[in-house]
Amino acid sequence: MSRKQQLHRPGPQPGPPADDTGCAILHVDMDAFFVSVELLERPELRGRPVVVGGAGPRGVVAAASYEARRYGVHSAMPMTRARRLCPQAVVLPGRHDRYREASAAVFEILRSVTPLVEPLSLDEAFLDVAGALRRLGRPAGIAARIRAQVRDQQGITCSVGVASTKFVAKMASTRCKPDGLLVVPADGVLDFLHPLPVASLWGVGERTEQTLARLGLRTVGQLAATPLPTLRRELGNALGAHLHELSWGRDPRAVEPESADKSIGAEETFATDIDDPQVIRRELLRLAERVGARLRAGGNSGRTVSVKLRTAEFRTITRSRTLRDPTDLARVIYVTACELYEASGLERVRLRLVGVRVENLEPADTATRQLALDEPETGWREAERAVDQVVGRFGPGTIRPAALVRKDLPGDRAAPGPQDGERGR
DNA sequence: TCTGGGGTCCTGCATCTG
DNA sequence: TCTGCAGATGCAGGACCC
Repeated sequence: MSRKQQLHRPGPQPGPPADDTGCAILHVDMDAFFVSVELLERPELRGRPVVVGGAGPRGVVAAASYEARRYGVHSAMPMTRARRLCPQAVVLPGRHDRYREASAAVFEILRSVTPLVEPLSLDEAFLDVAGALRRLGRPAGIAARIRAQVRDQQGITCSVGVASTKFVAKMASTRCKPDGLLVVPADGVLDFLHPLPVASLWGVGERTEQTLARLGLRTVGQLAATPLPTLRRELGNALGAHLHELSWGRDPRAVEPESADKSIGAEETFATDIDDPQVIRRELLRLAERVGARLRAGGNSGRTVSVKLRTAEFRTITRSRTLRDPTDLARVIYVTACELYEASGLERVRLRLVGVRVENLEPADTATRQLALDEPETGWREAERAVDQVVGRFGPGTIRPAALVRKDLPGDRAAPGPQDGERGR
């Protein structure tokens, strides 16, 4: 459950069917998706509080069943707190491969309705059904059909919001969860929006909600009645203008089926804080390998390498460097990340998280290739492509840098440890 | 209470460039 | 050659989303 969903009372709206004329945008949102997928294979858990998430000491809730939510459990909540609130909850580790499979099947259903499907995540998407009306009938009917197909073919439920704009459709699906359908008529948008709390708007998080509360603004209607210059002054130009538009139901954004990645990254929170630079460098190597492999798999290269370091006190810093040429080589990413780490002044500071990200992406086939730092390019590039092929054939972990191999760990993930030594590969 | 991991976008400031 | 300016770019941090 997102923070937004906590703001709404669940349940579909009873009453006569609403007028869906001009409401060609659908927002489809799977109900407690990860939990629903797990329950397909564990039907004995139906009706019980179930939580999916990291079981480690620093895990958080990825999804909670509606039974667990009654105890106040919600996504992004630390697992320790979730267990305290609901000790009887069944906690399951996430199986993202399985969720991706289920998601692909649901998206197949959505794309049978229209090619104009914009995925937001594994479990939600926007559809523009304007082009499907002659073939499939009215928007509300299409929404009902999608819900029935997802239920019959996949055994899980979803909620659908139907409106004339993306953000209203999204707010509608949130409002009718779980297993609901809500149409917001084009001429009823302001009646729908204005009584809602400001925090239900897309883009208003905890901080912005506090800022608005200081101004005495608690509902979308109050926000709409506030002069634009005031909002710009208090929230910044872009956010002030954006929220003002939303509060009047204006959202010109179209459903965009294709969107190129802008960055690719990986990060890892340690089970315990670490202040050994050798271990940190080894983790940077592992993350650089992951990012490089994903860049190459997606046919991308990136020019900017950034590292993220989070201290034991939860202070987060980022450091980045833009390279002369784009790269998809783990070797280049790793060396750059190490230099950024060394320049950060945090080499002897206890860290709880490190991350590596590559930004400013472009297609690798059009990118000028980076000559590897003091190494002949062909050696590294060919080595990494060869690794990609082996991993593609035999699976992840079958081949990896020597620095990431630990004799005492049989699995494919070498946890950081004090004996980790060498830098490089 | 103690806070994951994957992202996008915005802002403010510094520096570079024409 | 120097100065001032505006726009572009780079960098760091933060808010937000699922």
